[in-house]
Amino acid sequence: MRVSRAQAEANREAVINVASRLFREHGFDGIGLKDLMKGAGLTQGGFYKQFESKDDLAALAARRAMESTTRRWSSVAASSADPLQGVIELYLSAGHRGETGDGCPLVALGSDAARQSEDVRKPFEDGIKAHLQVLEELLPASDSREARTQKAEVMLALMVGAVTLSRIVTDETLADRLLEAAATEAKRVATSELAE
Amino acid sequence: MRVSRAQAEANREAVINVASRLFREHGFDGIGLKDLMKGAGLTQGGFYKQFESKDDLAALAARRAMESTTRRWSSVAASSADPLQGVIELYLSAGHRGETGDGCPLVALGSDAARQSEDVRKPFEDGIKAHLQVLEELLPASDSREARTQKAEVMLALMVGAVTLSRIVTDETLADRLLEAAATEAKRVATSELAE
DNA sequence: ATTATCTATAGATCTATAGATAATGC
DNA sequence: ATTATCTATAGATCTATAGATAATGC
Repeated sequence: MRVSRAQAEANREAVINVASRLFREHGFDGIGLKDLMKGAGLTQGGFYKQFESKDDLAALAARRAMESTTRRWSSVAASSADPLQGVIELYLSAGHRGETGDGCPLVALGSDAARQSEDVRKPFEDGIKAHLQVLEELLPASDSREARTQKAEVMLALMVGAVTLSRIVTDETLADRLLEAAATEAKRVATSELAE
Repeated sequence: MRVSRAQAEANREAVINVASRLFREHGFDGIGLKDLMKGAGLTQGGFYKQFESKDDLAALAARRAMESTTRRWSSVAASSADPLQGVIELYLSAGHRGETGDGCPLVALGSDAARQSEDVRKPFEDGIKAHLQVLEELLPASDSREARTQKAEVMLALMVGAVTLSRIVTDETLADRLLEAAATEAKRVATSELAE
């Protein structure tokens, strides 16, 4: 029954990874410890030897999810001829709209997050700041620091809102149009002269 | 114990109103039938004589919430010197950020909504279309129909995203800046020449 | 000997149903 | 007589804990 320390650590990581997906798919209240552990091939009983509480796991899973999507932004940017356009098109794609469990946690859990404990909201907040940072660094250096900060905030809010709305509606035409309109606007903001 | 038909109907309406608030505050999975009924001064047992299921109430409460906020947009627009600016400033205010239970259901329940049944998502979808309609009608007639549609979509996504993000973060400076940046941009979109 | 994970269970809570109660509505 | 609401409860599920089991690590 007992496994090696290395395996135990791997199991713990597996639970966090599974949770980061299952919480995004079902919400923090929509999935129980039994299924979270089962997703990693374990049973419920071992949970409290690995984690303090469900809230503890929620915080760890939220952090892992946010860090994973921040990393994806950086890697898409690094591999795109036009980095900002690459990030915008990835985020506002039908693929991202359909991939709840692997997509941006701000969309999958945004309204849930606002109701969570400080411990769970912190990783979301850090993730928001990290996402803003990535955007700011991709914006043209000709913009002032302040302009880039503001543009990044507008772009992130616009993109999170658009994917959120597109996931709610069943009218596919509307869903596509929301993503398209947001993409056009995000690109415009990215390349515009100082708005203010 | 029995009450008049008129009172029974009033009770039903009260439960829907209470639910529209409590679901926004706690999420669909975060509040039980007992507390929903208690909020209207009733006990849990009568629930299924009034509603088919919790999902049924969720759909009714979502519709009521969406209709209430659509109505608020119209009324703010009607009473503002600059209607679009009035709507934008109301939506992107610290007050709206703090009023989860009475505020926009797209923010309070946006990511929850995407996981719900068709019956519950429908009122959200109808509400999204109604909100877009209000914005379109407030946009300058000099814009083409298509331009107004696109602008409305951008504005709604931007505003929903900004309030959602502002509710997650505990850093008040960032929360305020997100709302402020979105407001500036929303006004710019509203008054801009055709973007495309 | 220690400990990672298991089975089993406590105690609370959830949705939904059954039947009792008491006031309305005919 | 009908029926809106009540109390009570079924059966499932939830988080969390207790103690058993069996493999690791000293």
